[in-house]
Amino acid sequence: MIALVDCNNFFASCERLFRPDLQDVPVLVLSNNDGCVVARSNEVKALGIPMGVPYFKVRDIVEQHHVRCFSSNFALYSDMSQRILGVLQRHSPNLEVYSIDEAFMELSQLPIQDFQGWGDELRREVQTDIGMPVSVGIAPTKTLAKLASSYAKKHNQTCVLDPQHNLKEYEKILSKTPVGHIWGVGWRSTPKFTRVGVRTALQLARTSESWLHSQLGITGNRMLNELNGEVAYPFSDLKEPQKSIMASRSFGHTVKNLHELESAVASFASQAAFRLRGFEQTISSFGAYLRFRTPDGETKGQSAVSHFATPTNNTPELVQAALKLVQQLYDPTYGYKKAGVFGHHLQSANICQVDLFDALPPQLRSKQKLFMQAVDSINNRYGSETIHTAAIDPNTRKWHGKKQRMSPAYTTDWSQLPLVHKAS
DNA sequence: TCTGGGGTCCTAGGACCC
DNA sequence: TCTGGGGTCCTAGGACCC
Repeated sequence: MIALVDCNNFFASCERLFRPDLQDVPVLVLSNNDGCVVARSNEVKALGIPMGVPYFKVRDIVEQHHVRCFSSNFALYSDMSQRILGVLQRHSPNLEVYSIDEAFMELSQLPIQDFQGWGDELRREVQTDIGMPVSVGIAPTKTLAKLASSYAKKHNQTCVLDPQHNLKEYEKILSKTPVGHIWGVGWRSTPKFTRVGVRTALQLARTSESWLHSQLGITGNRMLNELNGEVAYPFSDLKEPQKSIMASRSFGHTVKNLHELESAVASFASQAAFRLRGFEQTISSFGAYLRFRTPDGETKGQSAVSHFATPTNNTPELVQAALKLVQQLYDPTYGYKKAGVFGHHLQSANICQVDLFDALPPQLRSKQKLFMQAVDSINNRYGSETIHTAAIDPNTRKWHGKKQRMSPAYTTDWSQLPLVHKAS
């Protein structure tokens, strides 16, 4: 059996951890740039504010009901995520971290008699130790475990879903789950199903393999198996290396000036390079992306890619490449809204096919590597961009997104520790 | 006026090979 | 006038996830 442990309203719950006064009031968290709603407490859900809605569309209702809004505070959320994983690890070493607020646990090695009791005990423990409310769903496949945990969330207790041992309960729960709530059924396919009368998860689980294949391709076959208790997505606690990387931001204000655009993109390229070094990967194809409004009011995107004969994760090299691409794409009549860099074909930094005609001699490459190590350790200690490429102009901050409602980094910055008592 | 930032997998179609 | 059959690799775009 596989358990899915899923934090309830994760970002909103994190904001509450150090603010007991927010316990029973509506709390919502905004995306970067304070653009749209990415997390909602139950009170906010009850107000009918949907997930992903642009903030300005719900501002009235937010003000009317005194909803507390926060900019997203990833320093806090990541740290809380790590702490929760620590608790889960005490129960099972077989952990597959699925996202910042979810993890699968493989249970077949554990001597568990009563799954429901086990799950409820785990929930109590995370609540007591961290203060985070979580839901637990337990089932023979990941798809069913996801389904169980979303059912568990509504009923405030662990949900065990097993067609082999309790068909009645399985049918009851699947028949109450709308087809669009199934893992892998998105807003595009939902209408395809409801149009032909397939409205619930149970109805989907009873369709034929050939029909579901005609609708979703091979994904359909897997979904059907998983819904019927046969594993198509095996549990795996091995972390596969990433295949692509991306660093991008929407701008706080429209940017027209090339210098500013370059500064932003140089910063994204540096970020990407830093992350690549973190997981010991290099990249051979690297691109830049710009999103803009044309003089006739149309919003469009454009991108360009360059290639490296010798794969790299060297900041100056990536910054230089990105700048060239931006200069290539730039049009002074456009108003730029967003920019980013991306890379594909990541490969291990330790196994590297060198280019026979590399412009840089190998000694210089290894010197560069040491140099980047030094820069990283300084930035890790004193804050990112303590040392940065000169292409990043600290005076052009216009592109920085809005973050007007950020809570303190309570647990990751000495200067922002929560204040318990202020001596007078 | 104001709409995030990461990722994954699958498929179709084009270019190419013999 | 007639124009095969079997592959591979790459890319762009779509759909999905959190």
